Amino acid sequence: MTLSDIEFPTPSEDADCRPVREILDRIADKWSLYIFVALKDGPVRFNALRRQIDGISQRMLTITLRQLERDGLISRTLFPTIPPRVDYELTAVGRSLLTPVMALMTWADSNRDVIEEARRQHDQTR
Amino acid sequence: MTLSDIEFPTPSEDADCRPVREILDRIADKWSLYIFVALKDGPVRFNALRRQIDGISQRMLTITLRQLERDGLISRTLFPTIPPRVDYELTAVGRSLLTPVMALMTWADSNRDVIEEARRQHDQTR
DNA sequence: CCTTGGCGGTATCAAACTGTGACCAACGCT
DNA sequence: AGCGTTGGTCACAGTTTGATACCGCCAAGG
Repeated sequence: MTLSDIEFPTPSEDADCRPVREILDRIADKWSLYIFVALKDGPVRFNALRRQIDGISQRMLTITLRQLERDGLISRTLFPTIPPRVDYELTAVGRSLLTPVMALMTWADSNRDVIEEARRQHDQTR
Repeated sequence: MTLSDIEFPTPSEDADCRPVREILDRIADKWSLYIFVALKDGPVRFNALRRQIDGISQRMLTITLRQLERDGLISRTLFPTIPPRVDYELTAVGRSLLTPVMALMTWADSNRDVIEEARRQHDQTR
């Protein structure tokens, strides 16, 4: 039992400090990733986002957008027309996050068959 | 950027998006990413994982490991010694997921200052 | 001998989080 | 007049998570 190895994170490449955790806790929730993908091609209005992200409620969309805006990943622009129009758009920082997020989406897309097969086998063997 | 062209070719998004969503809902929960990073260098025992992932409860570690095992992303090996020893390890599929996950971690690590500054500004302006 | 502690969990219950549906005000269309 | 669209907020129900206790087994310390 090498307690020293467990206790000390490797200094060079390890990224799991507490600030990184706070950021990942924001990104890795149920809806943030979908919002990112929905905004990847440019600004989108609130209800357009709601229609695009299947299953999200109005409340959760509002809450998640507020948090992402607080983190500086998206920007909110209100046009005081009637009816009001609100555009949400990725900031520069948000667009830089889009690269690893899309890598995740691509992985999920190309590995869904493997995972579904693993689930079936696991449920049979159970 | 040819990713968008590959990812969303048809207007009927249900066929393409739903399985990807199921996978991402598994990956993008509160603890899975940390388990992946904790396992990146090889097999780790249950309580070693618990110590390494700060703040996770025994219950959530068990549940999350079971789900990841069901999806074929990690493997569970029980050594019937006294005391019992259980090793968790990334499978080949799990290791392929490690690449985009580490890209996310790296992004979070290099952008944490920007995000913390954005939070401070937002909270002041509020 | 007898307490303490580590191992890998399970069971239970409260707290936190998330989803559902109703409601809002202003206006355009018919 | 009545309905729909805009971007939300609020109260309440349902789900998920966390804290704590407990389990059998054994090893080490006093």
